[in-house]
Amino acid sequence: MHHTLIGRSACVYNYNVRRANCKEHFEKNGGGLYNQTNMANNEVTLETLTSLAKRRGFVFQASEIYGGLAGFWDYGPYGVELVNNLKQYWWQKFVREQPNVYGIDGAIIQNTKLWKASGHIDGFNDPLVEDTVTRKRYRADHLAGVDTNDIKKLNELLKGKKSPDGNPLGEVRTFNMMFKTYVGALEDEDSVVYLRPETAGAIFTNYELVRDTTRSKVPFGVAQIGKGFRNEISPREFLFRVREFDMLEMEYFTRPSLAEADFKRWKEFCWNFLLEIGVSKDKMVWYQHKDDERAHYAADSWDIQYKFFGGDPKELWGIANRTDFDLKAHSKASGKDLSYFDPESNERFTPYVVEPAIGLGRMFLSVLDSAYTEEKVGNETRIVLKFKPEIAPVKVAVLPLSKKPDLSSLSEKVYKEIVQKTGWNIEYDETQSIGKRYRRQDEIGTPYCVTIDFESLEDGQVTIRERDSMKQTRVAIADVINHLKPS
RNA sequence: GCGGGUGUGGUAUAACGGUUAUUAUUCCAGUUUUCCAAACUGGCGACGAGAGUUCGACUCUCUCCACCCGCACCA
Repeated sequence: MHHTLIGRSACVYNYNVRRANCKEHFEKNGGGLYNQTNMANNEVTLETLTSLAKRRGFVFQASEIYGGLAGFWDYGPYGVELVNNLKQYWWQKFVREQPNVYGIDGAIIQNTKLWKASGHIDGFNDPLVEDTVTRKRYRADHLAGVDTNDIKKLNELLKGKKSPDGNPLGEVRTFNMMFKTYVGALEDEDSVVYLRPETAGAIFTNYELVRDTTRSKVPFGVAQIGKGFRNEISPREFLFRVREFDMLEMEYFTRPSLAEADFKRWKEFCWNFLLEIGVSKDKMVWYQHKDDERAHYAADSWDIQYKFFGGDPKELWGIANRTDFDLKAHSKASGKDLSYFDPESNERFTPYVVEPAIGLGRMFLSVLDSAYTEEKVGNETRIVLKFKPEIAPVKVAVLPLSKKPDLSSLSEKVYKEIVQKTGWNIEYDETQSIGKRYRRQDEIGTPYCVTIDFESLEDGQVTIRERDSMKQTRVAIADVINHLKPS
């Protein structure tokens, strides 16, 4: 035949020789795997990605059957696998592989004093008034020329006053970014608590306990993965701006004199981490915050931005030099001295903090966006999520060529063997044609398919099909796992 | 929170104030020794929610909800 053979196994060859209609099918479809695979497109729109995410069980709208709830999303079966792999990979790199970084898992609700000391209660409770004509918003305390969050007082002070455009003002309202709830039976002012707006709080309050129990010296780091909550005014753009989200965050406590060098080191580290999990380098850029853009605690702040959906770069990973702001604030508010005595230099100082913090949803989106690929195979287009094998939600799919009982039972054995020896999330699929099943796995980014055919019953060999190259290799069943290890 | 746009099976869509709501695809079952979304047969599955107008509303009106875009917000 005149076909170019690409990674064609002996098995495939035999089939084609034996079955003429199989060959016809390939030709009708433009040659199938006999043709070169051409890159068609790897730019993806928000619409394409959201519908793929829903269609294949990565992300669903929260409470969908009740009409949803703005700013909240649920991860589906494949989404949670991907998300767990990302968390695990982050934990491996930021905690386990770092000799002086330790993990904690803090409570979501903390003593309200913590948020007062950290500046979040003042920083999050902006009293705003609206110009009733232009609809522009102003800080009520700024217009009134006072420093207070007291709504009653501000309303009195602003009575009869006009906006800078000369229009009447509306009522003063507080725009509170923190979710409020109550602890205990009584819902009064004293029982008010907040869902944490960032995870770092618990790290600062546990800073001395961690240092003590791990017998650490500065510099050392404390890392945490957990939920944070922000009552965003308008959640937007799928998972990009949401009201409940996981944060992956580390506070690296260091000497003030080393802060700049450590800051630089962790910046590099984060950048490389993203490359390792498959985020496209050509869609990543650095951005340094300007003076007026920085958070109240930060001395220097850089973002790794990502060009989501082919658009303008937006924040993906923030790395901030928080200086000694937090430890000093908590020292003052709690009355506990959080300074550190350095036995080497015989100096006492309050450590500086370098903080790399990334939202899981944004990491998830950037990985999905980077992995999304459309390729021409013959006349058809296949959608492939080219996840790195380490983070792919499904590592292997076991596919019997037909539903015949003897093939099924052998395939189930292979399935059990792989899942029990590796602990991977793998899948078994015997419905519809083999080509369709390859497409299904391509679409969720499974790096390997193991196909069991009728010859496997005789020679004890199976076919391993690779996602990216579509290459097929024939190997002995006993040897399969060795061929599946992420290269 | 303001302004604009959009809501029909899982996904993508068509039409209409009036029979059983169109089509494709996905999905499921079956046939086929089925290796890259083959074919054939059969099947499940939808008008975002609530009010109102009307003999009758997926269609018209109102309210709400969600999503997208622009502002504002993003400590």
